[in-house]
Amino acid sequence: MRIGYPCINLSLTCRPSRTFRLASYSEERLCETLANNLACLEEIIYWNAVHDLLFLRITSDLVPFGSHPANQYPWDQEFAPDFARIGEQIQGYGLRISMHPGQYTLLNSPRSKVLAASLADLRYHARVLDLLGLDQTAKIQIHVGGLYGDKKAAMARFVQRVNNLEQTVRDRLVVENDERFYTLEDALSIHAQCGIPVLLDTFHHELNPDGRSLREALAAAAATWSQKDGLPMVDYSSPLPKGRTGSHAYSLNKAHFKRFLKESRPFDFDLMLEVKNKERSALLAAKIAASDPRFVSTSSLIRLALMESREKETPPNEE
DNA sequence: GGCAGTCAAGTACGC
DNA sequence: GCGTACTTGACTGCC
Repeated sequence: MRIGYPCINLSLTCRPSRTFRLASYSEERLCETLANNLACLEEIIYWNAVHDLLFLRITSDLVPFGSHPANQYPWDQEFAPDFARIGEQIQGYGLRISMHPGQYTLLNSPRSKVLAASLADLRYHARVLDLLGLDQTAKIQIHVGGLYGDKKAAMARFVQRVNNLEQTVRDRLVVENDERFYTLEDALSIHAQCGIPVLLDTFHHELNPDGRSLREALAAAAATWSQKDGLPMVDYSSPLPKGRTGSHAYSLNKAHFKRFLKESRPFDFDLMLEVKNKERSALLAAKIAASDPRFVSTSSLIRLALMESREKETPPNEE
């Protein structure tokens, strides 16, 4: 179990998601912003490795207008060495990476323009992960999308479009249950039809349940991940004391998190904490999880890597 | 420097 | 048919 947080590190002064208005777009501005965003991502990765937070969601805003037609600059070629260097660090430290396109990326939209923009956005996300040199365990998580007045048809459209995706994108795609329209059961049904793994969001599962207990939900979602997909990913958020449904809590609720750790045994997964104060709660969660045998810290990963390399060097015992 | 309006983008829902 | 929530921070123009 690696623990992580999404996109931004509030303890650092830099941001990896700086952007600008379309009206002020220029290639110069793009290059300058992207260079700064990449430098900040590098800082975050180092910070995470030092602090035992080995799961990171990379912001979709890393490349300003990354999938927008306005951006015709070959950023993927020009910045390829920077991406490659950062990717080596990610792998060296043993970090797991995910990305999560936003609410406007809708693979099941009946509108061709929306679909085209969504496909471009998924390709952009996959391009980032490819440039980082990450394998198929680095995932892009999306929701099913809208209902469009006919849920069955909307789900069928999602499946059909996943099946039509090029392999490089499809290999990275995972589907997540949402808090309003599509339950875990719906996501599992999609998995059965097109094979992409299911990412369980425990908070959404509480708000939009399908009758499964947490353990049953973890078991069902975990069964959709193959070895090449890596350990299942799970999104977790503490509930709001008296808040609006769906929005994330400001900070980690210790008692709730301890209960979650206990109830989620023996399942192992990489855990994304969707909490507004980001790495501060993730640090607290890592501290709480430190005594859990599933928890993976930087040092133990390095130990594991050393043991593996030693095993390769040492001839196997003769039997 | 601080504030408020606005931002590339979609969908659902209440009125 | 329109405004707003979702979720969200931060860019930008104005004072």
